[in-house]
Amino acid sequence: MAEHLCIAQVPLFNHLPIEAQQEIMNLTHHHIYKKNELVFQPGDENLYIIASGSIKVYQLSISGKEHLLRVLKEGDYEGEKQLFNMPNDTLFGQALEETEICTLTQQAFHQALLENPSIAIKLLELSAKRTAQLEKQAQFLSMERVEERLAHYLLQISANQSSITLFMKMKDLALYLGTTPETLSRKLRYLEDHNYIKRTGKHITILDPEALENI
DNA sequence: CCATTAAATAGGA
DNA sequence: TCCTATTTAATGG
Repeated sequence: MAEHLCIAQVPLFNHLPIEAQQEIMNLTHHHIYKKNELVFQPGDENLYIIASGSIKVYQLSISGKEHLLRVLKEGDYEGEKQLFNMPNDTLFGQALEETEICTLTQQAFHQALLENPSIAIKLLELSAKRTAQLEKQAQFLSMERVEERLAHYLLQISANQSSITLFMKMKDLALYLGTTPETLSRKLRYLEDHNYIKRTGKHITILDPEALENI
């Protein structure tokens, strides 16, 4: 039952014929993680697929600070790079809530990929998205001031809509933007005080995109 | 300008 | 209500 969700639900596999999905399903293991539990850490080399819930993927800086790379939700996965002999020696995955994870060993995934080349196309597509997202983040982090990072982040996720909802916890968004929750809170208030945005909890209305752009 | 620390307040189970 | 998350305030690099 639960295994069914692992494959049928995820973009990486759900375009395959039922028989192929069935076969991959048989190679899958699954496990439910409680909130805050570590799903994987450096040295773990499987493919992890989120069947339900969400996890955050981060690495630690030399000084021990957490650097959040992305939040994975239902249908997302992590660990595909191990397929190409790139070991995971920096990434941690931690459940943000009760989360069901399906795992495929490196060998199992390799096998599935060889038998179903169309997975490769999906993999490429999804990898491209991930790369683009990381490039955006790199761009934020290259900005000197936090309010600048925040302003551009808001503009990016707004995609020209005026109304947006932050999907990360404030603490995680702070780590994503390379700052602390305290500074993030202050900067949000700064933007609000200047009438660039209006905020109600995690819901934000962009009042002056022009001004945000120019920060 | 921003991180850190400490304390107050809001929010969720 | 208890525990956690977020915000506010004060201080120092």
